[in-house]
Amino acid sequence: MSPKKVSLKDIALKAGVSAALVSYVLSGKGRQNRVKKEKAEEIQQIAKNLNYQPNHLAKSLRSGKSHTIGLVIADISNPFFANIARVVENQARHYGYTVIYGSSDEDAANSKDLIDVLLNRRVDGFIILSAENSEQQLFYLMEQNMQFVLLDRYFPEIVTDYVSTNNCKASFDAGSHLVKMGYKRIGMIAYKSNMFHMLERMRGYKEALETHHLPCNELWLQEVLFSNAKTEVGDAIDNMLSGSEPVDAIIFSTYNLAVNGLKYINRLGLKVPDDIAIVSFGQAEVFDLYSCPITYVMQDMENLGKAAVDILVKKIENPKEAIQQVLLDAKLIERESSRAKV
Amino acid sequence: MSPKKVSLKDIALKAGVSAALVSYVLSGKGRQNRVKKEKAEEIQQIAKNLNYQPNHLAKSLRSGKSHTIGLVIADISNPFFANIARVVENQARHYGYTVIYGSSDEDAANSKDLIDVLLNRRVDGFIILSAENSEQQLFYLMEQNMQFVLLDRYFPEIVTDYVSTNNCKASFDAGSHLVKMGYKRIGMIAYKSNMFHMLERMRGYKEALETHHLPCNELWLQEVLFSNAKTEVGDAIDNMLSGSEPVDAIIFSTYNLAVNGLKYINRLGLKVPDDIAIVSFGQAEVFDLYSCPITYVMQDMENLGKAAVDILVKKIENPKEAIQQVLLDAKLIERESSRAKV
DNA sequence: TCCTCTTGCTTAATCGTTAAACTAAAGATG
DNA sequence: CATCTTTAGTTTAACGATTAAGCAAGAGGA
Repeated sequence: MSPKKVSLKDIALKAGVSAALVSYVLSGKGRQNRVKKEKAEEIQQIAKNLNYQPNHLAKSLRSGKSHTIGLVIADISNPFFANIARVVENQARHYGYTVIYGSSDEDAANSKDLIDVLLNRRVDGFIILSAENSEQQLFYLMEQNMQFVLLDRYFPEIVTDYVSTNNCKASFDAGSHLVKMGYKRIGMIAYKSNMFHMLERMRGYKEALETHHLPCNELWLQEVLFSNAKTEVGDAIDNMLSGSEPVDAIIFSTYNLAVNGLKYINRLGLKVPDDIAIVSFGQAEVFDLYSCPITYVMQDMENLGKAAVDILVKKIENPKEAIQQVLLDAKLIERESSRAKV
Repeated sequence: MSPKKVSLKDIALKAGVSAALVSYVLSGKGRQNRVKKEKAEEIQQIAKNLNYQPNHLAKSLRSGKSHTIGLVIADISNPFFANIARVVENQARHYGYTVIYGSSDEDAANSKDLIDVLLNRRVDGFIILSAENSEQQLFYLMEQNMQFVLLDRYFPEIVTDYVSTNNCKASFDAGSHLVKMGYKRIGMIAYKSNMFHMLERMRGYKEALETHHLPCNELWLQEVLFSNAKTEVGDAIDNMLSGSEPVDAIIFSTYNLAVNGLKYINRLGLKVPDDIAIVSFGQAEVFDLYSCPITYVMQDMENLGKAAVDILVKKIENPKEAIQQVLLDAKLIERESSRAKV
């Protein structure tokens, strides 16, 4: 009852030749006319008739190449990661690679387990959207000479390939845009994290304020815990609005923060942008359909994903390829939520 | 430079025993195979020291079981599918299975290619969210005695395992809810499709109108092409609002239709629910954050995904398992967008 | 002393594919 | 005619793990 599949041997038997010959023919390696044309055609015909499907496992075992990429992300159900996954999938298929993904939930231990599973499955390389405190895993991969490319998040002190967004600049642009639009008390909500991309977003924000000679109140930069974002975002907004200098604009540094933040802003009955202007990182339908279209930082997902796959495949096929570190510019999509202050 | 990995042989060499013995010990079959306790412990120690990671490819080749599930979906970047994927991933991992997914873009040819790739990779079974006109692929899989479970979409005339939502009932409930709330001219926008889940949603809608003795104008049930949804949804809404009996409520039969529809409704400057009430299938942050929270049909993603994996794994482990066809009830989440008509 | 059991391990085959090395025969060359 | 080339294959081994079967040595019993 189990699916019995056609192997090279079956074809060889039917054609009255050795399995090796069939392999040569079917892999297009007629090895400089070492196989007679008629025989080759006969073999191909038989293979077609029997609906031969090569066993990828055997191929991989033999060749040491699985043509598989491991994709480690935080959570596939988050639209940012899902979009990345889609681009990675397409680009990988373009090179004949298959993707196995796994969600780490931003947890280093999960991420470690995941990497181990994927290693056992003999992926040829990894594309990793790192979780916090997961540097050890990268060293571990390096020890084993396993290829990987970091995507979206990277560690500046670790010398490796990566593709990411210029988060500092993106954040700076977001801040500058708000300044230009006449907002004077600009806040940011970020995750409490030592991840570089998050630090960069904060840095860009601060630099924007400094550059434009705006004050920066301590209360305006709020950091919340990832694990408790839902409630802490509310508190953060309360803090920003309290005191003598309530913010008139908020930059959300991730999609999730924005979603939770906007929900809370709705609950408070605040009007965007009249009561408070908004700019957010991330992108999703929400930003189009919110009562007032949200200005957002659009990362170049398409090229982020593509570049990561391109670099990884090159590295897999030639491990001596030079290290590539790519920073792509994000684009600020200006909408109603940050229109000029009246 | 290529990642050289530790194999059973390496351990055997170091321990001065045969590879077979190492295999017995590490697979926990030392007892049965009369391996001396001290030797077993020594071998385990060496394996740990060398950081031995079994080669899954070799295991699979030998055993004929890859412990891998192929997940065929339309598009991972669509939140519905991404959520399903997440649940499937978790549940599969729980059973020690890995998921390889691929996006078909609702296209039968893509879906066929995908299935072939996954077959070559020797997945043990499939979870398939079928594309239109992809019945042939299912017969193909059946011919090969390959296990699969249909998820979300199924073909009533094909006798196989499936897990889906009771779409007719869900749609009926959505319609009845609108009736109860006082709406009299209720329309639906669906995809022009012969997929059963879509037909069921239309059937439920019609039955709701009939049951409640409401008229059903031909213009009120609009079908649009998937490939051209963006523009056709607009036309559909125009049609529904034109004529002597414009609708006062719309049921969107998928998330995508709702997103495009709501964008168009915004462009028209219509107010939800005063000008037009809305109920939608699908679920996502959008529905919370739209200017007026959207009433939606919440499918039981968690149990849909879990049940599909449960059934598939059982089938893989015992192909004679009886066929299971599961229909889960959806839940209507009532919000502002369909509040009682004034 | 001979026979059987048990213990503790090894050998060899297998999964499907591929690459290198080998062979056998025909044809070309001097 | 002897030798080299080319053609068209075959054989073998290997990738790494598993497992049925085999074997040697010692224990125990009659």
